[in-house]
Amino acid sequence: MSSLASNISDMATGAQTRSPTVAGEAWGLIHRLAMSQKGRFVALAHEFDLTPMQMGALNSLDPGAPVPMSELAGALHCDASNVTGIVDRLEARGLVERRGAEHDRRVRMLALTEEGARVREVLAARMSEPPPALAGLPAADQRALRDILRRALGA
Amino acid sequence: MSSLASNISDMATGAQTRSPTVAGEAWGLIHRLAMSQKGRFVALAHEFDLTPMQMGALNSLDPGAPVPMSELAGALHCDASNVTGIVDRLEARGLVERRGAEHDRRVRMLALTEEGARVREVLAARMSEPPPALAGLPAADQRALRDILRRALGA
DNA sequence: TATTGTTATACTCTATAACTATA
DNA sequence: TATAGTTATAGAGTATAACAATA
Repeated sequence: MSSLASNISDMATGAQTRSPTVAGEAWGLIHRLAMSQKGRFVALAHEFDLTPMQMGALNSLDPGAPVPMSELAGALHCDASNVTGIVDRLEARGLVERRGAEHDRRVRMLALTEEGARVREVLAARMSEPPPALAGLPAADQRALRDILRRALGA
Repeated sequence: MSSLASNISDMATGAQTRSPTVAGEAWGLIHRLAMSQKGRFVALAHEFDLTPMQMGALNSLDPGAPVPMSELAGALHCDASNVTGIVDRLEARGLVERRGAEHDRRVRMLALTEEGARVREVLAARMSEPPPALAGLPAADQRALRDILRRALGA
């Protein structure tokens, strides 16, 4: 199983797959680009005294309509029991409110407070700033990239 | 500050920026694509009884040459004090070894064991599988995407 | 004096399981 | 019985600060 020797790409980067397909190579580059921005996102959360998860929660909430806890758990890819604590801390800071639901008294709806909505807006603006690697591309490349990604994601 | 109304894109997705530039929109799509794979990566780590951080550590180590703890801390975007515990657990499972450095007795070099290298190889292969959104693109789109990303990242 | 890695501390995230109050 | 959310628990990640050994 270890007899399939690494190819040149492996040796050059130390973190690539062997004989990648075209889509596989594109995915590897996308993953690298996204990971390269992790530090920026962590620093952004820190700047607002939020943990990355708390920032993700604010980002996942809808400024227009309350959202059930269970939906937030899904958006954050974590267990419902974790959401309790994450929301507790956001609520203690006055960024989020728990409300009752209309037709099922078991579910709790999460709504952003006014300040929560403001913070979310600033965070969203900062997160959406493209990394230099993309901002520095020629305009034609930027458009082609956007169009291909729109097709890929059905956006 | 909240008087700048959301645009149509905002209302459609609930998580976009206002009047995004072309590069900004491309970045938003890339970020969405990467985030959509988070669950897959967590499940992959779980499948090997690793935490996501432990999987990241294995992935960041060089199968060919030992790496200092400090370099791993940098690759994982975390404090050096965290690396101690992460490496402790990997070493306890026989996936990583601590060795002394040649010319500075303060630094500890991290080397993959044979099993660690095997696990790392399997993980790398699985992580590099492109998501369906990319695999389903026409071949011409895949090539164009790869070529633009190569230019962006200087790869 | 400065640096590498460790330890100590405190807090957050994480999953599992047991519990409640509804349905 | 089943579901939404909470609580309890234990393990892991996180940053800060203090420390030992070495440079």
